[in-house]
Amino acid sequence: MKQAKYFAREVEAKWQEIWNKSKAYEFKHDSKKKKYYNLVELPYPSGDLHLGHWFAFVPSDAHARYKKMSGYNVFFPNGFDAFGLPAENAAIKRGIHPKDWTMKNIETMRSQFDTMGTMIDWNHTAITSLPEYYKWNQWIFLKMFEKGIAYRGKALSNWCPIDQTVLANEHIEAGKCWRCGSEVIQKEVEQWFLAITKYADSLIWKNPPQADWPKQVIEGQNNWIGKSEGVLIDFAGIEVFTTRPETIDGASFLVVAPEHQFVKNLVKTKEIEEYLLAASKKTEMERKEDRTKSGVFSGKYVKNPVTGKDVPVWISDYVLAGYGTGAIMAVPFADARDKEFAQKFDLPIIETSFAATPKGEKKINYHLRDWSISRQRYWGTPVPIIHCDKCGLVPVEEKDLPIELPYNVDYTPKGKPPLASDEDWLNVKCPKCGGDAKRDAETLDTFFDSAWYYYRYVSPKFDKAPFDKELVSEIMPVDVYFGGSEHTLGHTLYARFFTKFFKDLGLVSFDEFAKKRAQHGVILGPDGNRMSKSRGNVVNPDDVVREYGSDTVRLYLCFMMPYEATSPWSPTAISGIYKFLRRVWDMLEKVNDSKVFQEDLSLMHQTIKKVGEDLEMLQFNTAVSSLMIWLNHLSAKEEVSKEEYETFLKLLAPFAPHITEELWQLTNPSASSIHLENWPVFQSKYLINENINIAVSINGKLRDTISVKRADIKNQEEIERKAKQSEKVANYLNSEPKKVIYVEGKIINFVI
RNA sequence: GGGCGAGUGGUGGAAUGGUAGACACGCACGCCUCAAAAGCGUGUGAUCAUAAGAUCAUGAGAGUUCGAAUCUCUCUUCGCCCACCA
Repeated sequence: MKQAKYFAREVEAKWQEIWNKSKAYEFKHDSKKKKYYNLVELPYPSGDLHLGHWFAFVPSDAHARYKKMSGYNVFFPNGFDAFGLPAENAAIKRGIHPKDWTMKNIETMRSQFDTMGTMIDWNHTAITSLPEYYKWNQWIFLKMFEKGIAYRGKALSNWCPIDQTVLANEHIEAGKCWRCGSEVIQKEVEQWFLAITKYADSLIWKNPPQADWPKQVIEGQNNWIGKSEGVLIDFAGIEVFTTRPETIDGASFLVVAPEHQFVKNLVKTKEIEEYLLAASKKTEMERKEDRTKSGVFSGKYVKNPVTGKDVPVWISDYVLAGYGTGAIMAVPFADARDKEFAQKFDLPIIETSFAATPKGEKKINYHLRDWSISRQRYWGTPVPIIHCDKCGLVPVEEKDLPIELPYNVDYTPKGKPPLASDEDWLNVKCPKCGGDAKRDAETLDTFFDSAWYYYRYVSPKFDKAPFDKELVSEIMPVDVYFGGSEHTLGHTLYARFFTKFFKDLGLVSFDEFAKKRAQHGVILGPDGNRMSKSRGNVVNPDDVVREYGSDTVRLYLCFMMPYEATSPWSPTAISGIYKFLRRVWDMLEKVNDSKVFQEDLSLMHQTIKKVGEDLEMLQFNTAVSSLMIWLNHLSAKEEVSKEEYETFLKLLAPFAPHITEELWQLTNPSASSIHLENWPVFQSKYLINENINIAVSINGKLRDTISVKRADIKNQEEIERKAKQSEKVANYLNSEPKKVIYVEGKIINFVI
């Protein structure tokens, strides 16, 4: 068959259009078929697809395509995490409305996704900034409010006293507000929280883990939840939490956090006032960075309940208000931090017997804190709560959802939440008493949006609940969830939390939303550094696609390193992949009905086995290299049989969907898509070779290899005899070996 | 300070107790060409040797084993995440 030259872009554009028009990848649920939910973290619409997106989606697409060819009804949706601060900042900078900026980016990225050639079904999508999506954010929030999971609480935040507003860490420059330049302080601010700590215990991974998640994630989350069992001990009115009650006889002083109730009730000296002010000026970052201990004596003493001695109470910010009771008993003899503090302020260090048994209530504490979800920002989901002077916090009624985010709002920063400046939107009647009331002007953290989006994908148009319970029970949980390791402690933990909450609501029946989690690594710039505009080492995937085509980029991304690794992009190595695809293309010319030999079949079936196993286990790089080995073998032959070539195309199809489709149709003009073909099945009988090479070693050192007949493989005497015949071996074997170890079909070792 | 992971040719990486360096890039030489590019072929861990071959070699050191890149211990370097959590 005479073949034209390989023009990747032509072939790719052609098939992308055909697949789109024929709706080739539309998911149709069928309860009779086994389903496979293949999920990739939804991208943020930052403007353009970068290589990181390609690396997240391409190997997972290869996996999905392999699953489809293996007989699964594969569900591969995608959407956009469209709310959030970057849209607002970019919009302020460029004078475009965040919504317009976001929707334009989505459009751009959506068409860039088309050039990737994935089997994503875009009918099942979610754009979190659309009312049809965030309506259900609000619905979930109201359920959480009803169950006491969403509540108003106080937490220390960065506070600008002039602007009267909370500031994000990135909006503080050298301790000063980015807008007005006044000094930022730490203030207890009222805000919305989700009581994730109520689920702390059920979020802890068991041993063995209940789902196939990376060890790194499981241990990371368990450490983050940080369960610690201890005791609450009362020191004459000040309650402390300790995990080491047996050391109480060495407790020579108490330390309370500056924000502790005890301090608030204290008659303060000038020295104390000064310390409190200084502590309040330290931002969270500074408290973390400044490791030297500071503090001030409160002037008060309390009795140690075990020794009966009076111990001084100190105030210091190395004790955290938000953990335990905000007060500790200091045992400088046993604790390094207490010791440092005692030495600095010349406090007594008393030996402990480690045998004391103080009275106290058992208490379990978690490092995990409740999740603060309020954002004093415009571009997010409005909190569906009405503040009424008479009735307090009144939930919006379900029939009034969604509370839409008004479009014409001055979202430039000016000291209060942008929504609070839209009087028309803000002022409402209280649903309870009918009196004047105001809407909550805050918006939800975008991690709220992304905590449940994969449920919405299942039934994106469903209008009675966040998702269709019946359909979710058939399609969920997710079979494999691809994403980045940066979401170990945030997003994936929140997603697990939402799932447990949904279970309590009776919406789902499973405990974990994803059976398996696969975390990809990072592609560095060619110089070995993280890609960044300022370094000028950013590789733009569009440029590479233009040069080599999408199939080459896809194959190279799968081949360049293990999926979880972090390595630099090589602008030269990708040319080898292009060459590989061109050889596959040109090979069509020598495809005919030629005979295949045992040797050919053996390698073919070995490759079928290897590529299938590797795609199953997400080891894409070695799958590609085994295809290269087979191609090298085929290239050396004068003729290639149709069977070999078609099998090769099928194995390559998940990685390079366009070129394989084109070549498939050229060999089978009447055939339907290669991506609807069945995955080849290997036959064990072809994996076995007639002759087997066995390594011969002496004292573990390789000396020779011998070839033996398969029939003799179990016959150790025969193999020993053959091995001894080898001249090289005989040179070393001048006496009878002390011991002979034979590993069937692999190695024979003589010990002398 | 804590947790997790990793250290293999010039480079990306294979091999998770049994022939180290698969596959690919790069490089060298050759073929083709007026020439170049492309393509094809051969070689390519190090050292010694004309060669056959030998010796050494998976961050360093020790251990277990007939046999260790792989398991154990000590040290070391790097990466990621967390970090005053009582």
